Amino acid sequence: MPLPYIIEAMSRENKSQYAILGILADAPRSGYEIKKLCDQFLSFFWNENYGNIYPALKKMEAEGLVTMERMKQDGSPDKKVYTITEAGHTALKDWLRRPPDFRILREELLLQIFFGQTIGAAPFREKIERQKKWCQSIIDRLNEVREYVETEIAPERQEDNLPYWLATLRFGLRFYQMESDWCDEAQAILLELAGNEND
Amino acid sequence: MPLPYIIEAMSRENKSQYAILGILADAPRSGYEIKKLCDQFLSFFWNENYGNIYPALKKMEAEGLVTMERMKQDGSPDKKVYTITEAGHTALKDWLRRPPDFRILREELLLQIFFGQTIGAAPFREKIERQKKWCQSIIDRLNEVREYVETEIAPERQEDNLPYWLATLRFGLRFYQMESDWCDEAQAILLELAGNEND
DNA sequence: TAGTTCATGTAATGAGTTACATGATTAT
DNA sequence: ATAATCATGTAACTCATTACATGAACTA
Repeated sequence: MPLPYIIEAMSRENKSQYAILGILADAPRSGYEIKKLCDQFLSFFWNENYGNIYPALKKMEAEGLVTMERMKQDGSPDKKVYTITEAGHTALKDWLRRPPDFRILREELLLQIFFGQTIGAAPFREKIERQKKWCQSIIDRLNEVREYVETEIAPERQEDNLPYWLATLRFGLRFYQMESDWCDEAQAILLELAGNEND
Repeated sequence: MPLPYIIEAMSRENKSQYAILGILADAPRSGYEIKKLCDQFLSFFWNENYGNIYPALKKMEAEGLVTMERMKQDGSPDKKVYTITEAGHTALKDWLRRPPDFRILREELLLQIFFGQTIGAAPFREKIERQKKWCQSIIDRLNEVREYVETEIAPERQEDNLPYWLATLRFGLRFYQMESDWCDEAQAILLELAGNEND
């Protein structure tokens, strides 16, 4: 009885440009501001870095998806503020309507546990505890984000975006709570095992 | 009140070699067999491809972590069977004791939902339904794997590995069940919104 | 006859991250 | 004095995936 494959890989294309277009659709911004917004609001399911953002902005400007305007500031260096164009809006909406790629997980902790028999259950006690603490710290931060968007964002913008943002936040909260619960279960499974190992 | 960053990136090194060493620690195998095992047992949290496996095996052979033996077969092409060495065992155990990198998610569906206001809630009905069906199909396959390891694997090997394998399977089952449940919640959030959009 | 499985590999490309470079200002 | 923030970018690198190449045997 041969087993079927669990997950088959999918073809992937570059999605960074859409993350950037989505952020610019809200308001014109600089590369630096885009990065900051990614870190603060998206990083629990998406992240971008400068080495990606700046070349992408340049490329999108050449393609006519955004326009750039230099802004002088006193006290800080010049800013390059990017604004989304009509073509940019169209590209964003086209992508938004397409079905997303399915995720491919890479969980090093699970890989280690899968081969755990090699070193026995004991070292995993601490690893799983560490993982649980990490989950809890992210849950705390997600709750901070939720409070922030519910109280600090202007009410007229909430009406538009709040349900969408809430849906993503709920995923994050469910995910890390699920993982925290799994940590407890995994500890129980390996605790029982450690008992047998000592016999 | 500035928000803290949710997740900070970590330095990452190549982990493919440890996946391969872990599989070879169980028994000598060819690159082809390693790939098949990855697909059947690990692919819900880890996957490897030939373009990675074959060069990695060659490199590990040069480093003395594995040895290679050519095996002639009738009916099929020659096999290159790799066996883990003492040095390989040591490298594997060293990695198993190290704390794992924390994951970085890239969830295209969440990115689309975050910017969903641009196109409105309607197109997400189908996307989320598709996501839920995908989750259910993986849950079905994970249950097949669980039945397989509980019934088809030799009992004396179960004693060693079963709890570790069960712990990883439980993560998969919890994860995809969590996501399936989240799909229902997200539909409810966006359904309510679609009602308001029609006003 | 067409597709799948067995079996190995390389080349090319694309994606993602880190390190480096510069430099002023502001807070501790 | 030191660190952090603001601000932009490039170069190098690693990682991951896909396409390509070969070829025999078996199955529908």
